[in-house]
Amino acid sequence: MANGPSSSRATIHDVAARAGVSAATVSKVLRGVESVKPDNVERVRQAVADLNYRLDPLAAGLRQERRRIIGAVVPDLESEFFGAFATALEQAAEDAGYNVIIASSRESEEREADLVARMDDWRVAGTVLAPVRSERGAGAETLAGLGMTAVLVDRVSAGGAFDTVTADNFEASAHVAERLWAAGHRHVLLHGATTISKSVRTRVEGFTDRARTFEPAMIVDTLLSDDALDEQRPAIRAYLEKARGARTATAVFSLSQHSTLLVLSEMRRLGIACPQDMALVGFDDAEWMQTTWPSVSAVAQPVRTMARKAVSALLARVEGTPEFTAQHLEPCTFIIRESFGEPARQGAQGDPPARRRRPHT
Amino acid sequence: MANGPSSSRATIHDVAARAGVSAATVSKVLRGVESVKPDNVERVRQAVADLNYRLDPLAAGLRQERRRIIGAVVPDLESEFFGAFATALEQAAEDAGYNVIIASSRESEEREADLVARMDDWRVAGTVLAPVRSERGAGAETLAGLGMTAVLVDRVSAGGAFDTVTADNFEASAHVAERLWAAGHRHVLLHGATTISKSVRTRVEGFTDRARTFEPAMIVDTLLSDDALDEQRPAIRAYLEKARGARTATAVFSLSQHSTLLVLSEMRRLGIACPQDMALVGFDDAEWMQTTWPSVSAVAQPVRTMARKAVSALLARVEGTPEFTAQHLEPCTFIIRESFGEPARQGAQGDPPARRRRPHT
DNA sequence: CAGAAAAAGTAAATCGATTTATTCATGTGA
DNA sequence: TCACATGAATAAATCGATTTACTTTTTCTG
Repeated sequence: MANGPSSSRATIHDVAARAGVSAATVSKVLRGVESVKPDNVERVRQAVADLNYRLDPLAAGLRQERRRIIGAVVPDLESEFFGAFATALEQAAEDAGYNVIIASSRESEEREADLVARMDDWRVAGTVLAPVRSERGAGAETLAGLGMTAVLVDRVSAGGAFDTVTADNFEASAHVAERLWAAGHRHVLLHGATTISKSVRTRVEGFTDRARTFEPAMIVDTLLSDDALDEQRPAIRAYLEKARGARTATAVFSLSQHSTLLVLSEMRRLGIACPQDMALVGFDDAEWMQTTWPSVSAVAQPVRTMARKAVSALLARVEGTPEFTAQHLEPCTFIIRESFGEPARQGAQGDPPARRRRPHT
Repeated sequence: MANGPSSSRATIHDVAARAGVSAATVSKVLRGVESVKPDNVERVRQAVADLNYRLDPLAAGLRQERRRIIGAVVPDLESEFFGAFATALEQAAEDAGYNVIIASSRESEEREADLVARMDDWRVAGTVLAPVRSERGAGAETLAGLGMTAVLVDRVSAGGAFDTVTADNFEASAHVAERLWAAGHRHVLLHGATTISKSVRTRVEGFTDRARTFEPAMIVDTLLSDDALDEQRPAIRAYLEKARGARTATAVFSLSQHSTLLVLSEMRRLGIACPQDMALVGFDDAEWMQTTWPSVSAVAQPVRTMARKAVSALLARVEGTPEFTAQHLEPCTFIIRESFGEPARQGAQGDPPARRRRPHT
């Protein structure tokens, strides 16, 4: 019951025999090569249908230098962001006639390097790597060492040896600074749940950079840690407790989804009213953020666009060799929800909270 | 810059030449076959290291009947549940020395069948299918038609032609009914965002089945729909509005994560106090449920266990042929959070709300 | 120590496609 | 009509491993 019904599958030779042509001709028809007489094309088609023939993509790839496979390595598959990214990547690659092999490095650089090498073993045509750390991490190093064709995505900064696709973390964060300033916030806490991620670092830079341009300069506290999530709670709690009613931050900009979850839960635990006592804006939107209380204002990244661009940049390199590396910076969207409000303690002067999306570039 | 450094990779013949043995011997060493003299093993090892040789898994698999690949088809990759499932699956398979190819059917049965056939093209050793619908869906049909080795997971019921691994949806839902009853709820609404999923149907059955055993029988309303998520809001709103203060349900049991999100957001929009006016329990736990207000009580599924069992059941079938199909039912965990409370309108008699996990079997 | 049995090693076939080099018609121009 | 280009088809080589069938070497046994 678990074994094949008609023993073994038909091969290209079976098809050739039935169509009365050679295997080479069948191969041509299968790959849509022009130089086959219409008559023969038709007979091959018929034989394929009769025998229920399906090409073995692995055998097909063996002879070719590069196989029609794209490798994808992402830091995790459990987050909405990379889940959506992987889905979009799969779709884009299939549209181009490629298969995708998705693997999760589980936030381990060592595993990342191993997976990249494994992709090379599979002789993939190209690899999309969303590194754990940055374009200098173990995975990228392996890519370079093996001379692989690749595109780096998400936690990278422009300018390296590879094509890159990233959300415009810098500008989006700067925009958040502006919006908070306009809403009357003069003192903001930046919280990040990791420091190794290049994106998180860029977000800090974008925010502080813009914060410095205000008159008077916005005060920016930062609370960055690489500890396990639960171990970060005390520090957040301590900060928020100190902040209560005192002359400190009136808003938090959380630099990742996990960070947002952490900050929000500690606010609720301490009974801090959001946004009255403390506003909250998160980087990276998630479905649940619409439903929390308060609903969370967040920067949404253009995941699908990024995935599409990654594939097209990769294929451009696979199918030809562009002279220069391309660096794609995709604009984000700022979503205003309840947690984005004016500070109660100081005069307000910004936009009133509202529910809408607006691109900011 | 994008091309290989040392032209082409070493093949098994290069290794053989350098070690002064035949390719067959190298192959034996690589696969850990015993009958090779220690001396030769050592020389092969050395040659492999010297040449930086890595085996091509595709070429290796070509000659074999079944390749060391496991195919996995899941309905989506964007949800926490299947993301975690895919991750755990990958881990378990790799521990057994198999590669995994993950693909998302994007909740389409047509695509599901196509992906299954594609897995067969890849000559996978076995396939783990988490169907869109059930064990009778298009994917399972294709699996059977092609005589593939497979294990069905999640949205299936026991008893079909394939091995299955599922959460014990029936018992877990019955347990929720019991807990709600014990807490004083006499009238509950079941909300599901889809009807085609076998799991959701089983959850309804488990709940209503147990609800009938109470004295007097618990009143169970159901609101099931296959509409797009946003189109379901009006119906929920209408129900909740009617329920307000009136003699209707005092609790909602939402049958999926999406459903929970939907119900919770409509409750908040209408200003319904949870759990005082209306308690909420969801099936399928998510990280964000800790952070909402109120935090959401939920049934947590043992994802990792399910993934591990799926792989071991599959490999048992790949590497031998068990006589009977095995049906695994994994117990769930009921997590009590704020949204699980006693009804305000009637006398209470159950457990006080508390934060803890307890297995229920 | 011869001879048989067991162990170790290898040349060659194989897997299922693609690609190359070659053959075989057919058409064209001088 | 011959030489030559062109178009279509194919036999055979190839990709990089595994597996088979056979040979050689080693180890026992009487």
